[in-house]
Amino acid sequence: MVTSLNNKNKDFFEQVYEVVKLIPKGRATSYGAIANYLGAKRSSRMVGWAMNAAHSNPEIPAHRVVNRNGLLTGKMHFPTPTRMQESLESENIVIENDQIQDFKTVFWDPSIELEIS
DNA sequence: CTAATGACAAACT
DNA sequence: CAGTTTGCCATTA
Repeated sequence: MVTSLNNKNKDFFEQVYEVVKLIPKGRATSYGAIANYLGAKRSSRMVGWAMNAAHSNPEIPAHRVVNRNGLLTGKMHFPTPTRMQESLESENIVIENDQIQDFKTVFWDPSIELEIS
């Protein structure tokens, strides 16, 4: 809040939450994919930032959101660093060295799967 | 208001 | 090909 002129706020976040919640089981997506779906490809950072705010939203499967390399970059933000990997493994996602194997296979692109009519 | 940081990504050297 | 730098948008100090 600079002083004023800021009202949108969570708008962007809500969009991210909605998409993340729509991620099918056994799939994962990247910050850039979500950002791209929201029309802000270069705002991948904000997606991650939204996840940071998502801590108040237990409904947000943030563990399904990783960077474009399929690397569990945000694992450290979880209650326990292993929690993220464990959750992903529970969904048949293979992870090794904190990185999703066959990421392109488990990758879920909202722009495609949701198919922007 | 300016400056710096951030769960990233793409471009450049 | 690998490491480094800039860009993006929002939040915090």
